[in-house]
Amino acid sequence: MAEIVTRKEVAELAGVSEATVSRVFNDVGPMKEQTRLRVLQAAKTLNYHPNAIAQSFARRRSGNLGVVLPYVPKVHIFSTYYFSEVLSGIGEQVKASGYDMLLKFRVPGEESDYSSIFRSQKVDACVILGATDTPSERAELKKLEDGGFPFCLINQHMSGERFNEVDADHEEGSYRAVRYLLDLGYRDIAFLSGSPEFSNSGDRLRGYMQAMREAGLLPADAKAPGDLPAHLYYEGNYSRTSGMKAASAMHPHLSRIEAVFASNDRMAIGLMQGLREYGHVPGRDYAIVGYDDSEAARVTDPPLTSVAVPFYEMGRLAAERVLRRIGVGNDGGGASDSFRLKLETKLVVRQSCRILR
Amino acid sequence: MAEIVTRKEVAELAGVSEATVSRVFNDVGPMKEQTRLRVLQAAKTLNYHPNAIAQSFARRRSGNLGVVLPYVPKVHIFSTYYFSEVLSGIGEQVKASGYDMLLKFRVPGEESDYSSIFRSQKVDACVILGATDTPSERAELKKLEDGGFPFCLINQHMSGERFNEVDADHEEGSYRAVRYLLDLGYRDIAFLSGSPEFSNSGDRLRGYMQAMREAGLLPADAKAPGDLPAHLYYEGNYSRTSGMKAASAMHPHLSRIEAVFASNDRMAIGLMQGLREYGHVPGRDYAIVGYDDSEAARVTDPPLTSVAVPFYEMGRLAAERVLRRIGVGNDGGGASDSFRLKLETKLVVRQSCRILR
DNA sequence: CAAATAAATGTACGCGCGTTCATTATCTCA
DNA sequence: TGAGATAATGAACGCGCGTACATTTATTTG
Repeated sequence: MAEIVTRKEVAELAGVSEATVSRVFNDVGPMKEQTRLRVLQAAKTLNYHPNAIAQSFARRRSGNLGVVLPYVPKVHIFSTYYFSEVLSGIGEQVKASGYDMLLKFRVPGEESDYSSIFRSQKVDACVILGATDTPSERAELKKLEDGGFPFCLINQHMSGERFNEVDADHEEGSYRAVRYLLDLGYRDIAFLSGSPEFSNSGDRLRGYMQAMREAGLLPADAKAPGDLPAHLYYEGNYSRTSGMKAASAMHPHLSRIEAVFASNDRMAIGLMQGLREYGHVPGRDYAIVGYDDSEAARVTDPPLTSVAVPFYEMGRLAAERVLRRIGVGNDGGGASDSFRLKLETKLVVRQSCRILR
Repeated sequence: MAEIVTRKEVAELAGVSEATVSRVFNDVGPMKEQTRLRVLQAAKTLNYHPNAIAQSFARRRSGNLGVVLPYVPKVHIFSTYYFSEVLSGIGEQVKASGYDMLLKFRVPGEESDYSSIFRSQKVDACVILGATDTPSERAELKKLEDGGFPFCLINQHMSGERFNEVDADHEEGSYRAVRYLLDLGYRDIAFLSGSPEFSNSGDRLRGYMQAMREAGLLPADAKAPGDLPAHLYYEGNYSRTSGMKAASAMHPHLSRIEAVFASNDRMAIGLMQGLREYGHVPGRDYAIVGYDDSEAARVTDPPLTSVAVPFYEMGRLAAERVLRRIGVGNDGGGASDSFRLKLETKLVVRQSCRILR
């Protein structure tokens, strides 16, 4: 192993005190340019680099942004596209802010999961992906908040709380997707939902129902899945397989379904594959719109019309805002100045809906 | 902020010395069960959790595994199947080993990039993804090795060096893919290569050429790309777009091309899209095999025959082996006991090659 | 039962750095 | 030129923990 060079040795070689070396490297206080150069020269000679751990220790700040991910097997299930993009965005911002990025995979059974992340002091703030709206998770997050730990949820809203959140406007996005189908003249539009424990699953449902209500296709008071005809509502878990399963459920009713709005691309793709086995061809026998505008949407046959979500930007923003909160503490106000950002989505039209009729 | 509870307060409450508290939490030395319980009880009462940074500092070990990722401007690198899978594998192992995972994005211009990662002492070992075989990178890696820092390359071989590596047998995988095409009766098989700065691009080329030589379709001494007919060799950079570009180059020669072996799925998909615009339909007008067996291979039309690579396992193994090396140092032998793992690939047959002829 | 041994716990130090406070060198202006 | 202001530097401490070593207490042995 390379011997560890400390500031002490640098100080000796430069003929100054350790404090001065520290000052040079932290650029604090006034100092003679000559001294500065002498120290830097000595440091270079000895190949000195400050020990980041010791710095963290002395500063009582780790310099790490934690990124909490659902536990590994789950990541495979979720659209990796989503995580990839968000992670890239966070990575970009983290680098710009001079932080490092510490990945934490959530462990299903572990109770005090979130809190322990902070108590160990290994991260100064964190961004949480794939949180679910369950009582236990809510409780955990509340503990974090009470502890004054800066954190931010991505793509998940906890109604009634004042957590920091960066989300996309999935309700609007879904509304527009369905409106698009309606404007094309479709009436019998089915909805393929994702897992209900994510807030944005509900967002999509609401957007869908609003569009359908406005078109007079649903009663004005229709709100819950139960309020719509059974043959128009299907539920999956965002995986491609669950989309294929939905195909079996949907198949008997296809004579009464003209179009489908799927809650993400992977389910849409699974559904298309599944229905194809029954001889139903997307873009010919039915129209379909996906969600996420993942890469996969570009390579299906026909290419899938989908709702683009600015995942990268969401990750970047979440990191930026939560890092900004480090140190300020929550002394005078706590969550009073929490932020909740909601980014715009965009419908990307491809060929999966153009049917000659 | 929650006040920080230290072992001192725990010691006081439990009526023992600080050292004893330490022992309880590190499970070292013999101790009375009664004392142990008393300490744990006190810790629980005070909600004490050891400060990970302080531990790292005292132990002179960070408890972090660094994961170095390439920085690709504008390209969201995570968006690829490869990185997602490898990262998941690393994440799995890292958790099992009680480590944390620190992500580092390489910065193009930064010279002492690799070394600085270790000098800051923020990671105890690291896994390097997307390394390229260039003189400057080699030099950097050599410095790491000389410093005795444990690191491991994934999916990249540096011939002539004794770096730790976890790779897949891409030569064998490519050989088998091309053999598969040959066995189906194809003779005019084109090769779409990826960027040459990755060793496994060369691996694929070698596998391809060996199969072609064995089939008597190339001279026995054909080795370099220049040794094969120009209309059979194309080069991209692993992106879908580069595959589409290859389509333009390939198109004029299609009458003399029966099949294509593409170096990854994304290029294969781009190529299929591009050729389709010229009216050439994969699986009908030509056969095609991709590489990686990514999710996208399952959703193309026709589904893409591809070579599956155990990326997840590669990540897991790399992490496991490199973590095992922490602390052992390289005192007696240095890289003499370096490891080089080469995992098996597997051809996954789908419909992109069955042409009626 | 005393001596030898083992178990259990306490004392004390240092890890490398940031930082406060004290001290010394340098400058400003009358 | 000398007093006061300011710039520049040094001395010293503590961050929270692991651990070597010293000390005390319990157990075994002859």
